[in-house]
Amino acid sequence: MAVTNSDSNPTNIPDKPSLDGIESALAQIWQDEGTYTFDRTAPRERVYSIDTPPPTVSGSLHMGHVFSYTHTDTIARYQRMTGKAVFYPMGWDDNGLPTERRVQNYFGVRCDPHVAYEPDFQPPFRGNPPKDHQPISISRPNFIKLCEELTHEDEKVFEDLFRRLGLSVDWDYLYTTIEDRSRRVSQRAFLGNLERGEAYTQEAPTLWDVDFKTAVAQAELEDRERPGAYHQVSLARSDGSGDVVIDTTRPVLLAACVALVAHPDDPRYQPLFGTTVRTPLYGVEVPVLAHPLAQIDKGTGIAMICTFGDLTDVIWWRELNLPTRAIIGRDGRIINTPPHGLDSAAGIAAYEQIAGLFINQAQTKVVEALRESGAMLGEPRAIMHPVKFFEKGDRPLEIVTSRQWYIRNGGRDADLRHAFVDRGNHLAWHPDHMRHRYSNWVEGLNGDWLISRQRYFGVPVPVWYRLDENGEAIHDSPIMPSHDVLPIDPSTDVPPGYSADQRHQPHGFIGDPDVMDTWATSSLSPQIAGKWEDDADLFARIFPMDLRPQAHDIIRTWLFSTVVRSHFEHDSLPWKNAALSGWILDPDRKKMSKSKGNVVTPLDLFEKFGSDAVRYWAASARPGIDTAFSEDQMKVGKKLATKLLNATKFVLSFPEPAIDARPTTAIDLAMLARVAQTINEATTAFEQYDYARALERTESMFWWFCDDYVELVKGRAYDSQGPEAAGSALSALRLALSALQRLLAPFMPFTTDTVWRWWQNGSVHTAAWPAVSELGSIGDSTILEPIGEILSQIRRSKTDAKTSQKAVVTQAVVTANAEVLAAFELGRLDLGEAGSVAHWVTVVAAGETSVRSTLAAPETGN
RNA sequence: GGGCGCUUAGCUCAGUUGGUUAGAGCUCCUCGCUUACACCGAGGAGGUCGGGGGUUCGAGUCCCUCAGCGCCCA
Repeated sequence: MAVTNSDSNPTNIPDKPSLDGIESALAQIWQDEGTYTFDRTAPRERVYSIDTPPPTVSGSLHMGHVFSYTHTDTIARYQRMTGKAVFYPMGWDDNGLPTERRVQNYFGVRCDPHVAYEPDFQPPFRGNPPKDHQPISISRPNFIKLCEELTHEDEKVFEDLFRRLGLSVDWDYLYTTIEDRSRRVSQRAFLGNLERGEAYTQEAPTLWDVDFKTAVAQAELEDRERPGAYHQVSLARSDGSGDVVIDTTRPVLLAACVALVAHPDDPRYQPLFGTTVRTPLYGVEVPVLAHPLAQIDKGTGIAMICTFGDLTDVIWWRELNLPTRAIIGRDGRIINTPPHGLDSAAGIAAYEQIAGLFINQAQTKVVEALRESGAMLGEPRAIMHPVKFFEKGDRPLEIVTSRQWYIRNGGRDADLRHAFVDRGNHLAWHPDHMRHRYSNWVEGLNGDWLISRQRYFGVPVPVWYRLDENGEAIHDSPIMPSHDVLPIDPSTDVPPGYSADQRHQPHGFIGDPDVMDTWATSSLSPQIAGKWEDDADLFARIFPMDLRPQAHDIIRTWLFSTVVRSHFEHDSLPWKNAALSGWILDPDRKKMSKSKGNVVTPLDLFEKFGSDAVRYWAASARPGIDTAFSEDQMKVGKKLATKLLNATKFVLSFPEPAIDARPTTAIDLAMLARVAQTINEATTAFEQYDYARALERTESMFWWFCDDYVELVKGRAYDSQGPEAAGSALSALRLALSALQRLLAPFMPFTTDTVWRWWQNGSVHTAAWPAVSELGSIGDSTILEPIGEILSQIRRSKTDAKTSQKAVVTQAVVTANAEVLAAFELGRLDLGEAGSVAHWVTVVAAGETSVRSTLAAPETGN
């Protein structure tokens, strides 16, 4: 990697340099030259590896992607220039619900694991099936094939956009989350968890989405404020000594009631503990119990426990050893048969009134019946209250009992939980305060990670179950495949020792019907990208990775689950650093949303301002800070790029300085001292992942260089003070230019590589990050401030006189202290030329520096 | 209810161990075609640093407190 190279060829420089269209040409050159190719022979200590977030390909790329991927790219480029072999892969997330829906709608098919695989299957449609088309059922392997076909086109578009943005990704390491390799990694890791006891299956109450008909994990929940109403219901005490009044928002669950509960310290209900009451309508006898989770000040202070109305019911049910009376089915309807314990004739008749109804309809019926029976007191009182939803769902979650797979995450084990908190403490967070989101989440876990989903598309849970003589599955000893046959699909593949015709037969087998949550695969992105399962040499060179960049809203999901998998599989953190990016906001400070219809596409902005200008806007945002979308910032970026083009052209338009020419003039050495300081500041900032500060320091230096330094030495560079003085200026200009181009390279890869190639060999992106040592001797930068002040005052006098900046100053009187005048003497000749000053007078005086300029009378005529 | 962050010029934001007169860009106004750049340059206007209190010789910066905004969690 050459630092500088005097192989300049000024004929490369166009007369009118332009930024138009540089992106596609350079992207091609980078591809051809392998500029970003990962050197897989590099030892681990020389590797910098990045666990790239794989974007969901069923959506579209928006400014949020441009924003955060640019941040990562500046880091990747900096690390590459410091000599690291940068492992920077890209992945496409084509696993999960959004892709499943797109494939269904596009091809007119539906995934059904019970259907046999057809090698030559062709879908009935490719795009726009008619509205009355009934989706045809196809096997999971066929469905995955169609997914790969459909997403392939989207992925090309994504790749083109990312290349246009100038991401320095090594595209040879591209992965997708549904491809064979990812499914293999996912299943292999799951089987490892299972063998070590970190994964287990259990029949338990589970949060359930009745529309998606799948279980949902704690991390996918969100609270939404919904209107509800308190209904006051009275329950007769079994001993006939009176009533107990409860408040409930869900009287529909009265048939599922298994107990009443109040706080143990509540004197109102202490006498009732241990007694029983009878539910209205259904006549079921239930105990009155004490539990500290009961809220004294909520409603009447006593609540009914139902199986299951909410998560607190589950805790009560578990801790108080209560029976189960489930009445809500997986389809969101009331189950047809009454629950155990509801066996009186009147109770059964009352239950038949609601059996088969949707929950809302049933609620209405129950309220009517309670009114008629007199058990309801007064009118319902409307309230707003938080209700748990699946983050992608439209109806409140219910809780049903089902068999699911879990991976331990510390939610039920304090020691393990502390181990995960500790992992988070050892991770370097950027910005640092994001670590609180992690510990906050981990410390608040109240159950293990539910990874099974009752969907058809995704990575199958890779186990089978033996069937007993009655054809019932034996769940506690699943049959596992050997690792060398992965990935498998238990819905079509046959377990070892069985034949295909034994499926569903007594003493035969069945496949696990479920797929794994997409996070169960995404949480293995380091293992997938690093080819853990089939290239151990590569994996050892890149793992644990150096950087996980991601958005802060998925700390609880993607980040945490990756830590969990790495902890179990490798007993280590998956990465050393986590960089959390902020959101893009509308100019009105709301989160940008597609629905508002005011979203500009990245491509339009690349066209309008150039990719480097868009990157400039992104890189100007502090790490982790939500940032307003701003075309103004892009304009500024474009100005910077244009300026770099012109400044380079100007510096290179001078004859090449002699080989032995070195900066000797005080001003030149002082300027180099500022360059040195900028290098140090930018380097420190990048080491702290603060790309924005690195840019700000460099940019500020660059504009000073153009506006003041170049103006000062321009005349001298034109040889006005003799060859030695010119040689000093010319060599200093080139040293500074080389450093500045490289300092800007992570931010403006297209512009910097364009100008770099005008006078250097190879790409700026494989050049060495600038070092202070390469500048040679540097001077005292403090002389620049007084010199700048004098220049500024001369300029002001001309502006005040409304005359041209090239107007001649016949005499300038500089009044300043001795120190300033000493600096002035060092810049006297250059100042004279830059300000067109014919004659200087200096006056020593304490106090502020002042310059009194006498302007030549404007020439008349001519 | 708990946690975290933010509040500095009309707008978007810097301000890193407390240290002269608080900075930049955009916008606005004035001027200038000057042989790198008019996709430019020179200059100007614009701020009680959210409110209050405290520590200190000195606070935008540290501490306390209040208010508003935002995010995460319960």
